[in-house]
Amino acid sequence: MNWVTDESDDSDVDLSWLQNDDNPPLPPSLTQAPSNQALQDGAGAPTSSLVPKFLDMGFSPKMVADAIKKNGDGNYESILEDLLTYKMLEETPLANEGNEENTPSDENDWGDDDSSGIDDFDDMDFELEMSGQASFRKKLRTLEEMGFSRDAASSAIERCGEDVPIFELADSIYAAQTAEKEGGVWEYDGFNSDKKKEGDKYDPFSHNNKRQRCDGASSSRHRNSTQMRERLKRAYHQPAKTSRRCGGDGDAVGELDSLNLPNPMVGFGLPTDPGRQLYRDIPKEAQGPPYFFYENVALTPKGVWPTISRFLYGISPEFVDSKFFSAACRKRGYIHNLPIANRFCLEPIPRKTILDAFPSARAHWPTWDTRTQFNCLQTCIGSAQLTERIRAKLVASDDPPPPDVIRWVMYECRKWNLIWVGQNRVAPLEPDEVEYLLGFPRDHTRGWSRTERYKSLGNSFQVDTVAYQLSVLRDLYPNGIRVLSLFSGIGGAEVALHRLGIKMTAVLSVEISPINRTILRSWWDQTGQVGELEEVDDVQCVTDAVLERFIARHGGFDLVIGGSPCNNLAGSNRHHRDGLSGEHSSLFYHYFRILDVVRNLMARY
DNA sequence: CAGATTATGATTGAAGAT
DNA sequence: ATCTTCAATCATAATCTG
Repeated sequence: MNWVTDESDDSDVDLSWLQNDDNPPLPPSLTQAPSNQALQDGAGAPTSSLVPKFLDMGFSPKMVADAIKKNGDGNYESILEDLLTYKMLEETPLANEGNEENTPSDENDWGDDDSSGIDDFDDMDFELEMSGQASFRKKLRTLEEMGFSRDAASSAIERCGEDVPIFELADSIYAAQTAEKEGGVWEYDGFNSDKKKEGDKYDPFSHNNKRQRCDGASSSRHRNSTQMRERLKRAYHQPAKTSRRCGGDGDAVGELDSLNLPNPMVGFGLPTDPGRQLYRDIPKEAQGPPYFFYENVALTPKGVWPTISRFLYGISPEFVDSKFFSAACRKRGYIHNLPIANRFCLEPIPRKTILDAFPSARAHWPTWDTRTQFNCLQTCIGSAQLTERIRAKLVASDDPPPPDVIRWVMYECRKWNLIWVGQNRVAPLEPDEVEYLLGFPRDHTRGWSRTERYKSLGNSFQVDTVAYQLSVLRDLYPNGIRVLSLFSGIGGAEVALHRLGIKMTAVLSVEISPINRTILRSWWDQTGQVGELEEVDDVQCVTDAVLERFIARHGGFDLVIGGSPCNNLAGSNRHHRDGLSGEHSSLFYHYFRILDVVRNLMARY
């Protein structure tokens, strides 16, 4: 891919909005000290009417609402625990006002003990809530959790508005911070600014007038020398306004604005493709080792992949549909810094059509079902009631059913990935069939409930697809690799590496689901892995200290791999397809954060 | 065994690509 | 227009608890 530093283009690209301002004064409400008195007692209280009880205990309304929202309103103990935690945080004095960096030795840069904590300003909370501005505070808190100073966060929110997604607020702060040191910006011609579309609520270029501080290098340097600044500087690449070059002024924004998925979706090329791409340019600062590999769904809301790319050193995603590696489609984007020459496939090569993979279905397959491959394997399956409705309808129809019946049956079959299992009978794929299609060993998830297996499998990698991209590691690390596996799930990355014949000398695996951790641990033990598998339950617990300890023990990481939650990105989500700022998908930020810490620590070695 | 908790199955559109 | 999509929610069944 083409990378161009934006130097000759300064006159054409307005960078003024990138400049940092002079730490605008905080709104008075933000500077108030906490006024609540602590509340320590309360164990053993009943579970009914929780809200007034907690209010009586002295917790702020917002605090209580947050805790109940987080824990569900029946879980008294958890709510109380959170409330006490909030309260404790509230009483911790701010350690580094005016300097949002935590020291490298800080036990937890990002976790709950960050002193810029949760509810330092109850009065403001209440006031904002009453005035319908609770979102301001929520965003402020999130940004603080991401490590920004309160004033940087609040000024960003003021700048961009409260309705702006959290990642764009973060972008805005990054931009300001980046501009303090860097005059130029990266230009990446695969994406163009996803923020410029007319009608977007957020337009960073509209803030020029508020952010004019273009007095050269001497402005606002006093907060540059922190480690966090260094990270942020490298993390952020603002796409340039390439449209300006296309004649006129912005007339070409429309088509340049959207990200076009490759068709066919073959990434840098399939193993059988003689014309596949063998080399690409990786920004120097992103080159491995350590190598990294990030995965998520390809079909996200607009702007998500450009944002992910910006955070991951501006590397463009490799979009691959697993239908070229399996009998089921799976459109995914991968951002990695791996070499792409001399890739190879796992053996045996999976069967790529439904009937090749499941020959027994042929006897019952109607001629009018023209499917050759399954659609994306998801976390839920079709209901038995549906299959019965289909059967009843077909029984009541002629042999070649009328077109409208065919149309309906095919719609449901495609939607739920149904397979023919008898005369007029369809059924969802069995869990072990899903295991096969995804490249996992048979019975990999066996022993757990059907629902859990579908869920875990549906959230997983397609092993052959990922293995193809990881295969270059085999020759790079003949003696084995040390892996940081984030959002491990049931261990798709580990299975892929194992099947590639790459020895894992040490793995630090982060996975929130205890079932998935058990599945991975079980596989690890049963496949006779010689390396050490260390499991952590929450990415938020992966602190600098945890990473330093692992690196000191094992010498470092060779690969950081993971796919962050897609819940808020996936098209199937009816309720909360909120993009990267969503509750789960925002954990992507931890991938970026952890990767960056690892790269910094490794650079010292 | 009653109440509480957990597990399972059925139902619920829209965004974005083609 | 037509098609696809690593899902969340709720009611109910199943299981647990004391």
